[in-house]
Amino acid sequence: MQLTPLMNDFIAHFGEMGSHWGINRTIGQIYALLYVSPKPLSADVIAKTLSFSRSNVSMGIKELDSWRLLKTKHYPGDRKDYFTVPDDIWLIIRTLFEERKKREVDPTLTMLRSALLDAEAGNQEEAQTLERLKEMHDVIELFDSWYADMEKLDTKKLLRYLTLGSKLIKFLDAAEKLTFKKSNE
Amino acid sequence: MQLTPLMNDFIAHFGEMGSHWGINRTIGQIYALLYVSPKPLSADVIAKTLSFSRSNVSMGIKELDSWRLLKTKHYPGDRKDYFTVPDDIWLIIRTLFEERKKREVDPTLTMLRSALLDAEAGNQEEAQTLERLKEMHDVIELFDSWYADMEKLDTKKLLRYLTLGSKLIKFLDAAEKLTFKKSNE
DNA sequence: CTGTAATTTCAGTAATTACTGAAATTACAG
DNA sequence: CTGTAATTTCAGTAATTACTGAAATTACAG
Repeated sequence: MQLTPLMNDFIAHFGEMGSHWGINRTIGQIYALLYVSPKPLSADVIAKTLSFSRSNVSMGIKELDSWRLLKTKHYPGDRKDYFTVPDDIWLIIRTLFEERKKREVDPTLTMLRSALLDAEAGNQEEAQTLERLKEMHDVIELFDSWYADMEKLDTKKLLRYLTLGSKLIKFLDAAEKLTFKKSNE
Repeated sequence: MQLTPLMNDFIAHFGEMGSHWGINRTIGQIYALLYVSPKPLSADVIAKTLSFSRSNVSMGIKELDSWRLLKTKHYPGDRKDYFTVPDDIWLIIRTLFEERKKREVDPTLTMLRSALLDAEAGNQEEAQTLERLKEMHDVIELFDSWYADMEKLDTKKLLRYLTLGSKLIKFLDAAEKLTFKKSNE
């Protein structure tokens, strides 16, 4: 596939960015390529376009697949696999968040929970440590349940929630004041 | 410093987790140690406790410092630096988010903006690519401005916002329906 | 079923990143 | 100011991760 300079920049940027996330250059670039590509690409074409070895592309695809970020397509009479990205960017975002949560937040929460359960504060020092862990646990749990709440919203509502942002809190404040006033009348 | 088994597990977990984030084992462990330590620790003590070389600790501290996640303390008559973590976990969380945004989101947004600005769609293919980039730009920008909104809230309000979660949307829906009804009376 | 194209695995190697110890620099008690 | 403790830098090396090419496996057109 022939890349335009625009595509090239975009792909390069995601390669760089990949290393900031836990992901490697190859995987970032493959995803960026598939994201801008107007049609599904075979592993061979990906390898040629990005000058990676065929096996490297295979491993990258496997990894992206384990993140559920890829769609596979087949054409009749052609035994190659063709790959795309979901058309709906919101679906991509949702999957990304879900997977990151699963890999990064959940294990930490589990660890904190079992630590808090196991440990009986024997002494002063232990009690202080437990206090710190409890604090972290509670914050993460709060985000976790907020996120579970968000996940339930359909895209339209989620969009509304994000667009309104802190206005919702202001709105609630105003409503509360009103209620307070009324109950004082 | 003598570590209890509880501290040890916690520190080990953050070491492992570090590699999932962009951060290395050393830095994760140093931060976990400082987080649970009841008092500020000198670089020497950190090195001894975690069995890292003194220079490795120095580099780790430098990195954590660039993330603004550390507080430095001095005692009169003692020329050593002592390090802690902010006591308020919400401050830690806020700083973490801010820095991650600065390092990961902002550059992507900048790249997308300039790409969209520069590129005049010459042909059909270019137009399609631009469309995809625009889509991504808009989503990221939405999150970005939502986040800017959240940042303004004090901890108490933020906590309320998170606790209420999607209930705010339900509340708004109800309010809208009410308004609609009223305007139809 | 069979032959072969396509894909994956995996051992070996290249490239990158993490870490150490010695040397240089900084910073502060006296 | 000075001496020295504390910190940082940096070149060298160890450890880890990324990538390749060949071999093995899979999967499907005919």
